[in-house]
Amino acid sequence: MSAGASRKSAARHDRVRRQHSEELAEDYVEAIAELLEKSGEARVKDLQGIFGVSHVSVIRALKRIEERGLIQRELRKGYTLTESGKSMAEESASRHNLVVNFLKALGVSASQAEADAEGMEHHLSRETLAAMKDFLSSNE
Amino acid sequence: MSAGASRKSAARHDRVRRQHSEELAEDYVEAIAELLEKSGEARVKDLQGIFGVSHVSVIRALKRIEERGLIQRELRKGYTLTESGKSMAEESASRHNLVVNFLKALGVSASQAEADAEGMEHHLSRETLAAMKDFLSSNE
DNA sequence: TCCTCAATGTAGCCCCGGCTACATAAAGTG
DNA sequence: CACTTTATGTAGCCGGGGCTACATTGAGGA
Repeated sequence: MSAGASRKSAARHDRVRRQHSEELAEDYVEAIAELLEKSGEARVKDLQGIFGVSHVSVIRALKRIEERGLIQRELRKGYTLTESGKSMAEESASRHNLVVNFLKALGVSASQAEADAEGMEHHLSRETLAAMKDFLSSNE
Repeated sequence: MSAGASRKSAARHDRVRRQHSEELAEDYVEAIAELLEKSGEARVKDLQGIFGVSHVSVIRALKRIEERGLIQRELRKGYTLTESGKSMAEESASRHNLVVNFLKALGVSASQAEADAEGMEHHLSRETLAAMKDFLSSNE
């Protein structure tokens, strides 16, 4: 019985660890999508500013994300999204908006809703996201 | 203006990174508290089962957590919590319960609520936690 | 044209959280 | 008492994300 509880718990922790390793890719892809929309270009420099890390960290992250087929380098024009990158960006963005709107509907201030969404959005199951959506539509 | 947005965004990402580095300590301290309550002992072996990692990872994590003054080794009896460890455990546990109850009140199944809480609980501001509490009490 | 400077890339280090393989200590059991 | 098993500890590797310092490159001004 205690072994059963442990097994369940271990699985949950494992899920959280996997979510963490996905966060960075999702954040980058989403940031690149926004940059492309806003200015037509997504450069290392921009991402460095957005994430508040050194350009080296950005470059290395972009390399791995490129290897995963989510983005492509364009000569002298920064990065663009592949098809799978685009769909990841769309999913991320809509999930982000859902979470922010949900928190605001709960009574959380806009700026705090943004901040909290950044951390929690990568850890929500479909079921919880659906429940948030239901809550929003039943509150209109 | 874009620099302003970047600065805000950088601060949010920085906060998320700091939260990540706290997660492990909080999870361990909470798990140890539960073990102590349940069986009077918290051993490496137990934690290994709970987190689903090797005993080596457990030992190393415990070392760092001990250096932070949150736990103490007892000869032949595993680990106990210091005062600050106890208060961290209490805060973690009550926050965890709040989040789980909130998700259940939203309509999420018990098991999924547990799983999602595990990931998101480390990323919620006081303001959001308060909003969740309000939601719960206005729904009784 | 040339030269400087900003942007990007590379080398190499740190810490953390995984891991396996090996070493020791404690507890059971014949 | 000796032997095996179980728990804990140590050594050392990997990958990811942080960094600084140095190298390259491309664009624009003197």
